Amino acid sequence: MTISDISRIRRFNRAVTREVGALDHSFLGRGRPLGAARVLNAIGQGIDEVGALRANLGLDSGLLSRLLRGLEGEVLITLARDDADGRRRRARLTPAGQAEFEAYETLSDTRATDLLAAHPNTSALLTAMDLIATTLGREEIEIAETDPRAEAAIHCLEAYYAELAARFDGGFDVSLSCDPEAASMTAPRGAFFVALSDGMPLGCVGLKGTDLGYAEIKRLWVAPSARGLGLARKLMTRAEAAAQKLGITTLRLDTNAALTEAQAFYRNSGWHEIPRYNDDPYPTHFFEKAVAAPGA
Amino acid sequence: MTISDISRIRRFNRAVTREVGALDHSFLGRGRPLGAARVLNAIGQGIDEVGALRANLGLDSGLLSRLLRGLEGEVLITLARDDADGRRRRARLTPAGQAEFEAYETLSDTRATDLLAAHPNTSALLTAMDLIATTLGREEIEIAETDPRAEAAIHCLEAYYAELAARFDGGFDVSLSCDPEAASMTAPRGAFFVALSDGMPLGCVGLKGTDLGYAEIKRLWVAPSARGLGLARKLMTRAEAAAQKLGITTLRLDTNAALTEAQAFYRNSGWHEIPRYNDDPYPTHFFEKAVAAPGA
DNA sequence: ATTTATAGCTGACTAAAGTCAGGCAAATGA
DNA sequence: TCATTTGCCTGACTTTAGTCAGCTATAAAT
Repeated sequence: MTISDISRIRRFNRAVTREVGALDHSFLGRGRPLGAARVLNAIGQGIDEVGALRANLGLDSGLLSRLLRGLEGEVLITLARDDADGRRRRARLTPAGQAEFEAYETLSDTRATDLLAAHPNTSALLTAMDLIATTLGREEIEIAETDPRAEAAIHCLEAYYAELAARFDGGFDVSLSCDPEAASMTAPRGAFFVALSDGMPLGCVGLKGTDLGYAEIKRLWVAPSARGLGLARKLMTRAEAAAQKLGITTLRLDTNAALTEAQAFYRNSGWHEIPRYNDDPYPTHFFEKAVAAPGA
Repeated sequence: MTISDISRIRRFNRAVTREVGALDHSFLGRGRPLGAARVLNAIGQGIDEVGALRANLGLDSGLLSRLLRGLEGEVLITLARDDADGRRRRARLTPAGQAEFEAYETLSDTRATDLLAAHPNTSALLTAMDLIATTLGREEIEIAETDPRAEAAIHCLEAYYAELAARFDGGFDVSLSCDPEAASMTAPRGAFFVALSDGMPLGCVGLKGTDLGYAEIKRLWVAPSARGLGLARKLMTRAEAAAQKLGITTLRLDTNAALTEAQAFYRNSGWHEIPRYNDDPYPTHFFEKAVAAPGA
């Protein structure tokens, strides 16, 4: 092969290094050094505690302090002591600071829009970006408990339904399926989890409580860009731990033969096949797993 | 849609900004400031003229001069006057400089290898990187005349044959086709061009001279990651200009019905269909175009 | 043979980033 | 309650990056 894998990655590195440099340069156009701009942006993103800013930007305490003083001097931010802990201080944007923050946002968005317009196949470009961002950020994927009606959860569920529709021979219509009520997947009856990578939902799983002596695992899904990173297992582990806490001892789930990789996953993570236990038209295979008691 | 296109791009930006920062940081681990490391790397890549370094790294003359002095002090490089132009100076790595350069290369390669290992679908990751690097670098794609036996040309041709094999119903075997001899696609009989983006070949076209009163356009191909950027037209324009220079007045080409987008492209760029003019088994459609005389 | 332009260098600066020791006030823990 | 820790700050630095005017040598143009 004439073009090695590594040389392709390094070409990518050069391209994005140039791009990052160009964005930094465009930020300088607002007459503020990069350090100050970064702090302002972080505050705009909602990172308001001084300590969190320090951690997030990797700045020395003294340096950050001076940058904050500078932004205060420009009347872009105000700092106030935290009510709960008087040592801590919280930064807030003033109206002028908000305007300035938005100006930086606009610079970023304009670059992003230009990039989108540059390629005829927008969807392929975005998919490529998602894949790379997910791969680069794989260490920082967190699993958060959330309401199944929250935005991130709905995003996952819609993607999940769309995928089922594409993969099932006769399509998929949620309304024909036993769509679990949200209440059955929230405390104290059940739980719902999403995997988040820098804010983007990449996967979900629901634990649905029932009155039938078992709970069900529902809506286990991982985004295509994140498959192979072991996310399904992480989500499942979280759901099982939640079940344990709720005193649930038996878990069940159903799946369709078309989802071959899902079946393989269940079989090699402690589930065993059982007879049909519901009359949902979509599933073809049914599994059960015993959950150890909390103290065991 | 809950996740906007722009937010996806910005997540990508954050991910690569972090990655670029991490790579810079790992470079600092060799005890040399980034500026000096960059200069050393550029010299290692073969950029040896001081002026070229300045242009390439975007450095001020004075600053670069000082950085070069520093590297000379570390005995990593030597500077000697250019034989052809005594004002110019050329940098060369000493053995110690070569070793140091290679240490930086290893750092880069290790990161690249780790990244590759991080994702189960290596080929998808690389394809995504190619697409993004090409999109980001779209302004700097250059079209270079080259020998059809050169590495970049062969890379394109192999990809072209592989694509034909995949798209033609009965596959494609070069040896059954009229594979033009390299000599017919080099001066003074013809020409061969490749499109290069930061060293990666993204497309090609051959101008094949014949003794039959016309020349042929052969092997017009654009990499999937670069389609939609107008590269085919650029390549064709270059080939036509080369034909003009060689005094060729009539161009012909053949194509297969399976390549629908190619046919559309020929029709809307001045070509008209003519009867079959050869007995190659693969083509189904034949085109001709008149080239204006040089002086016209 | 001059004049002019070019390539690179040096000196003298400034701005930005980063480091580190110490200080103070609030919170925490024995 | 009092020592200790924590969170943030200030002062006093250094290093890195970057700018700019002017210098010298070579080369090119007239």
